[in-house]
Amino acid sequence: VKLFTSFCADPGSECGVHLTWRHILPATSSVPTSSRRISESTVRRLSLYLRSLEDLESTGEETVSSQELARRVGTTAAQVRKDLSSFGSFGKRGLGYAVAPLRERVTDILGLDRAWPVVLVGAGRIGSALFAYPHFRSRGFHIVAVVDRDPDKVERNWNGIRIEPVDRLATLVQELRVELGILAVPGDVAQEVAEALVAAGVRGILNFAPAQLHLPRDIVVNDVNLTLEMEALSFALQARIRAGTDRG
Amino acid sequence: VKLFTSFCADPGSECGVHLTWRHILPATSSVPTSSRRISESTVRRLSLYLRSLEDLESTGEETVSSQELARRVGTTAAQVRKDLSSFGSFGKRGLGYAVAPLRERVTDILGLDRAWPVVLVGAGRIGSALFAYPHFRSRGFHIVAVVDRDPDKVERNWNGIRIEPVDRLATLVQELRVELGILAVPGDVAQEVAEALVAAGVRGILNFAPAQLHLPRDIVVNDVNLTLEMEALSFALQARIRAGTDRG
DNA sequence: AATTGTGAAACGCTTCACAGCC
DNA sequence: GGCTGTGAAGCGTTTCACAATT
Repeated sequence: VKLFTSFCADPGSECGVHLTWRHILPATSSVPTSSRRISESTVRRLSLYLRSLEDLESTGEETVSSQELARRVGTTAAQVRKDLSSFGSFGKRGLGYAVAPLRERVTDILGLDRAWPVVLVGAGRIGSALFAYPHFRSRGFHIVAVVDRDPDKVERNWNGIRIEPVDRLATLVQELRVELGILAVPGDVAQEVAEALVAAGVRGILNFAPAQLHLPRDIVVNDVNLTLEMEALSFALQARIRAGTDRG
Repeated sequence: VKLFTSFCADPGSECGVHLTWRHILPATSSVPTSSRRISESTVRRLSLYLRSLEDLESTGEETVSSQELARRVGTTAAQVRKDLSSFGSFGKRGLGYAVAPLRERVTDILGLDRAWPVVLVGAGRIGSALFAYPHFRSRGFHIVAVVDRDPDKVERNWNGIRIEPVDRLATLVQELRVELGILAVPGDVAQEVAEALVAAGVRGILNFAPAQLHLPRDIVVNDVNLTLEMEALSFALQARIRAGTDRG
């Protein structure tokens, strides 16, 4: 008799996080490790599954096999099953997974069953591109405040949102109950701005600044390092050339 | 007597690559696996070391210990030593690493000892932010061509570079000997544009489009999935709340 | 005394393989 | 017959611990 195969599936159950810096730096989260840990890799794949499930749903597919889902996101069927099974069992043997319920479930697991107010710090080119990025809003990430070092340099009104000076940060974060921040400032001020965000009450930061942030361990930081991404490509192509695998 | 501790250090030596999709999807590169593989994680950390080494150099530091380098990038001293030792031994026991030579070495390893012409596809908000991103150019990534579906919608001249229609892609890539592409187009056209890039001769792609690309295995793709990054934050914060670790 | 370089141990993620179910 | 769920095996990465070196 199977008693419990679902560990982190339900609200109320304990579910630890191990958010490494994109898997290349050791875990710094101080969240207590509990029963079954969901790895960062699994979480990231969950996000890919969600995108595919939405596609499937929009084309009217009602079920999907682990095989097909794997093909779509570029992983293996076993991996898909392992990932999904760590939250409970949603599939029907012989049939596959029901698309709509699974999409809903993954949405919940990722914490997307609510709106997340977000503060954007830095109204430069990257900041403004992110502000207008349509996929944030459709996932519930609402940029409700924009702050910049000097708001007079940029157009002060973006789509109805005033760009505020940095000293209004704490007030805005508290009044708007913001927990997530996007950091799109120059590298040399990133640390101090990040500290200000944390002091104001922000607990998760998406960092586009080319700087390593040193923050309390209970703050979740996700870096998007554009230069690093290009360098990884450079390394791969160059290694290939050196290995003599080039077309010649 | 130590004969060889340096495996992939020299041009001409074989050096395989294992570029997973940011470590969450299995390897798809068809580069032959040879003597000592450098993991994707190591490569990504190398990029962080490089940034720190540049900082150290600019403040006049002449040596640095694995400990200090680890502190700066947020990893462990053992990890730093392991990473660096996979390319040879650069340190002096008792003293640490000489900053300038190490920086130079890491630059070479990452393939940054040359200029990389880059084609940017998509002149929307994200594309234009990337075009103006100063850290690409300083690392040798030169955006030498910009292509857009309809170049008339956007200002046709950016900093002296004409925005060209998509049908000029192949010509541009070949004439400018471009090997790297940045994809900043809507998700629904990403696959076809990616295929056009590959057909034109591009071998590495930085993909900002919210779509999974299916390309030949010898093409290196690095995805920047902005929504996924936010969702990872959402998951972490929400899991924390559910685990009852919240301040409330 | 300080710090590297590195086998070996520990750890965690992925893959395998098959029982269980539809 | 087809597909999921999952313990066990396999494998790669990280951490440990210490000999080697300055």
